[in-house]
Amino acid sequence: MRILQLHSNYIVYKPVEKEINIAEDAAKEETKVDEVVVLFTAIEEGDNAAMAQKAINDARAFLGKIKANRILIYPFAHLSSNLSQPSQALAIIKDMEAYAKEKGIDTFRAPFGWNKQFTISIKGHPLAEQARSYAPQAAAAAPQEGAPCEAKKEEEPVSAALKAEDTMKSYWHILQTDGSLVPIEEYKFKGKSNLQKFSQYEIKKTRAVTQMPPHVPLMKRLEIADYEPGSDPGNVRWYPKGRMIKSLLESYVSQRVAQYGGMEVETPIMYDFHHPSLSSYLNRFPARQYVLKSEDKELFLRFAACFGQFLMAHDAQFSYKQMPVKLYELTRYSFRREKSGEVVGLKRLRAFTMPDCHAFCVDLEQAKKEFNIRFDLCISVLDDIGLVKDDYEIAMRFTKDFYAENKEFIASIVAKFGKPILAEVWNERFFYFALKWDLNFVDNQDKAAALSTDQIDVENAKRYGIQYVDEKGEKQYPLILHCSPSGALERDIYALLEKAYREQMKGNSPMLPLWLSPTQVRLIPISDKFLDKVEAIAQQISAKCIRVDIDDSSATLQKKIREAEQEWIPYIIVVGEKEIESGTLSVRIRELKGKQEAMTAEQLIAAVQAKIAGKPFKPLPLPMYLSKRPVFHG
RNA sequence: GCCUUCGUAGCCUAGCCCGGUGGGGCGUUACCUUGGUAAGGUAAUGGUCGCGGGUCCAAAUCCCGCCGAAGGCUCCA
Repeated sequence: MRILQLHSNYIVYKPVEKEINIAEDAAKEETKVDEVVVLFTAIEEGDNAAMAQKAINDARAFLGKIKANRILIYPFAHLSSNLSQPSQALAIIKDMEAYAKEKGIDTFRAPFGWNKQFTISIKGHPLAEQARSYAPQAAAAAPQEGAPCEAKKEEEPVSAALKAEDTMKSYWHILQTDGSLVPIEEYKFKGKSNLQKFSQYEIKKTRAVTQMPPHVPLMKRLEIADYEPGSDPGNVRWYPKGRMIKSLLESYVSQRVAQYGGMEVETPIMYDFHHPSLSSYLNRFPARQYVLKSEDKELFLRFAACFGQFLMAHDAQFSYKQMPVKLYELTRYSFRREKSGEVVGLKRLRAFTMPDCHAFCVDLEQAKKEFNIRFDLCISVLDDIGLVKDDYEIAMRFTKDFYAENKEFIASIVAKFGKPILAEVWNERFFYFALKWDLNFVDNQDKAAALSTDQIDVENAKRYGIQYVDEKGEKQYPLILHCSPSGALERDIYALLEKAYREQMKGNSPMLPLWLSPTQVRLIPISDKFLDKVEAIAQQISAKCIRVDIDDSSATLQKKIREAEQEWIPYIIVVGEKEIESGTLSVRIRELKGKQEAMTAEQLIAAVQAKIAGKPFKPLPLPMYLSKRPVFHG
């Protein structure tokens, strides 16, 4: 059974013609029902009375939520390609009607078996349109989270939703490293528990424990970021340490994209709601936008870099000789007005920073080649950020046909990755991309969050009028690759904190990668007497682009060490008479669970430099002396 | 948007069920302590108990409304 449920201001319908001989009797007159939840209903093979009751119960629950009590059961065959016998369908429709009346719902019903015409006015609120399916193997559409810019086909809302029902049915498989597809029910997840968790999350949306995600108290305690009650939910404040971490990530990802050949640009963060290229599908999703009014204009805040880059590419002139043309922007910020209940810590924000790199390619061959290069780029960037293959799972999404025609290509990517991945297969292409992959971090609550992603867009060049000149001097539409090599940077920090927490649970010392640690080396003088000498050591180390600070507070030595450990500082050095006289430092190394090793300042510098080679550097974001620092979080 | 839970000092939190002077810890400040690898001592500081209304002799506590937050649901272009 399939039901499209629409909360409507009104519906007017009129039976036009009998379509089947068992059609019910009805007058060919208009009927108008106001303030009603319309249930367009298709009865499928195998449906029964129990299902009818279930459907009505769900509708009742919905009525409760929206504080309404009127439904119209509207037989609507076009929702399914697997309809039951008409006689049976009519019986079930009548069951639904009788049960609904029994439950005290103000129930209307449109006649069965007629070709009807109707006009409907749908309420704009977020819950107004819902589709439900009671087929035994009903599968929901996958979330398209993390995608840089998703646009749907421009069609009437109702028919688009119906089409979605038809074509968006997902078939889930595990794509093995040899390129073969195994239906998910048949796959043995032995030893691949993260993949299993991720698959569960994608398919069933199972929600496990009720608990605050561990990274939230961590981001506060480490003075990285915090909620900002004075803003909108999901717009966070960044303390000096967090700002430095984020800034390093920004520099690093931009540097890697530049090396890859991306040309960095900057585009506006707000766009005209009524621009012809943009307005067509935005109107359908006003609830997700930040909208602002400026004089007589309506503007929306971008949710990805696509708009600016596409408008720029539209006006640019380029030929196959320059392609692939790669544009890059670090969006600070992208805005998505996620529902208040969906915003969580650094995992899901309303304003976030996302690197977004588009490559305009001449054809599928070139796109595939580029896709491959960018796949390696993504994996490598995340690896340097501190997230490795054990930390995430990959999903790839494509149509049956695309798989059939590009099997070797897809197989080569999985083989390169070296781990099985989740595959979502559609019968028909519904989204604008032909192929998409996304990389998903699995957190301590067994929830997944998309980081890197890339996709081959086959539609937007036309939509935005982006053209290149081919060998014959003719204009052609390019394919567009959309890639975010790291995903949202806030989300990378979320993943790093969640990973650190997991390490802690395993009994290891949680920490951030050395190049991202706000303080890399902490010096603790045993007494004020040594402050001058300690500062000399600090100058020596910091001259080599290493972030070093000095705990000159009046706390005891033990307490200073404890506090340094709680700040996850990688190297802690107590300096007293022994060290100053011998020149040998006793370095407490966090990575080795606090083991102390003797080394000179030069040796320490060399060791740190070796570990952070190739990474950007920012100086200490706070005063070197701890006594000069304000406390940002109790 | 719905449901649930929660709003007490910069931070964490007790007290609320069963109404009667709001308690502790961290931090901060001062003084003592200058200590050799995960919490030294003493004192001071800091509260429209989220906001508004009601009940009551009396409200942090009970009732109603509102605001905010978190989690869940739904949703996620």
